Amino acid sequence: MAKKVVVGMSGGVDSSVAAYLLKEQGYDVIGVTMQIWQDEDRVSQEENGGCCGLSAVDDARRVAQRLDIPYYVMNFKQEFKCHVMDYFVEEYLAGRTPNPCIACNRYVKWESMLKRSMEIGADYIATGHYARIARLSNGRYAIRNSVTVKKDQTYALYNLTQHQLAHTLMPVGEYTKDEIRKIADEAGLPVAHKPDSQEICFIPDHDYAAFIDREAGEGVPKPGYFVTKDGQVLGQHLGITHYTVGQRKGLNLAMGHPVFVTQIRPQTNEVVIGEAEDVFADTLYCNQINYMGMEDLVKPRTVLAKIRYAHAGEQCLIEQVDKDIIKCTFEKPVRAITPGQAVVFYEDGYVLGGGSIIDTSLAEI
RNA sequence: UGGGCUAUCGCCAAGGGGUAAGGCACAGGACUUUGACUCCUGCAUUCGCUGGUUCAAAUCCAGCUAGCCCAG
Repeated sequence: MAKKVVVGMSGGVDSSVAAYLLKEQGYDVIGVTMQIWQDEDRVSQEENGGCCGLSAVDDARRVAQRLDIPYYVMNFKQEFKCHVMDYFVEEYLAGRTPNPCIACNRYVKWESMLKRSMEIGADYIATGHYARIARLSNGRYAIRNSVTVKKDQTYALYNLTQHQLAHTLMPVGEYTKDEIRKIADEAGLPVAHKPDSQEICFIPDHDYAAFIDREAGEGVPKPGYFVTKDGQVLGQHLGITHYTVGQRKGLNLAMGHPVFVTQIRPQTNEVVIGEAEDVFADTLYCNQINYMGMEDLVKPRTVLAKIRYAHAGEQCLIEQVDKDIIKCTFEKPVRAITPGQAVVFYEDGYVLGGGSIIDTSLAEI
């Protein structure tokens, strides 16, 4: 009997082709769209494709019809609110910069969707990510780089568990974006030319600071001062939630040359400003470690580390310095190490694991 | 109140008789399943005000106004 797989369909090209490919491969495919933040009456508006766009359900349903597979909508609004939106707001309030996509993947797309899928008898869940899953010689599962460097999405998947990986298929990772669009075209999928997704899906107007204001209300940090690292006041900022490390635009600081945010100090409500070179550092500490390709880190090893999505990566030495704290020392300074962002470790194109960046030093915690 | 200096885009700043550089900031776009970075484009019909000289003035002259620095 064919293995049963639930495909998370966003209505975009990638997940539509994923469903198509799996069906071609002989799986018993079920299409599912996650309802995560949209209001029901707005679901079919706009043409904002990809990951979690507003037109998700309509397009996904059309594709499912075309492929002649069963199609359902699963409601994960509770989970999404709790693990993604609330997390997002709390991190900003604490002066950190969250990555909601990573949280969404781990806790919603996988944890919740996999659980519910298995409850209805599925063996796997599948997505349209540009990544592959491999089983290493040590028996562990690991996310592996997509065949395209151009469209690699492994960074956002570093936080998945072994159990989740063991029950996941990512057929799209074997192709390039162009090939995927071609396949969609040839299969007659009605979404072949939808634009890629972008920005934070639950903040369609892109104004994430205003979103935090609405969510947190009285709890939102008040305006404060821009200062140099020596304490000289340069001007007033709108509240620390408006800024992130490495940021240049929106500071409204006419210093004659570009200046950048080098640090956010929630304790004093200050945003520290410095020169372009001040935002480079060669050390970071991270916690909330997820071990993927490697089972643990008993002795230091050299790996490739990415500190943000689309980062090319930099060689670094990683060593465990405390329970659940890893220190990374980069061979060359990297730009804008940002608390709250993830650092992901790679070796030979496989994700070894990763963590959440604490800071460039442990001095202040 | 005498004497001197300075007034050019939101900030800094070129230009010293021939028809307003540049940087920063800002805006829009590209890129992007996070925030950023980066890249592209745009951004003074006008040079504190009023007159004058000249074919032609931000540039020369006069007066006025404002600010700054000395003196008292």
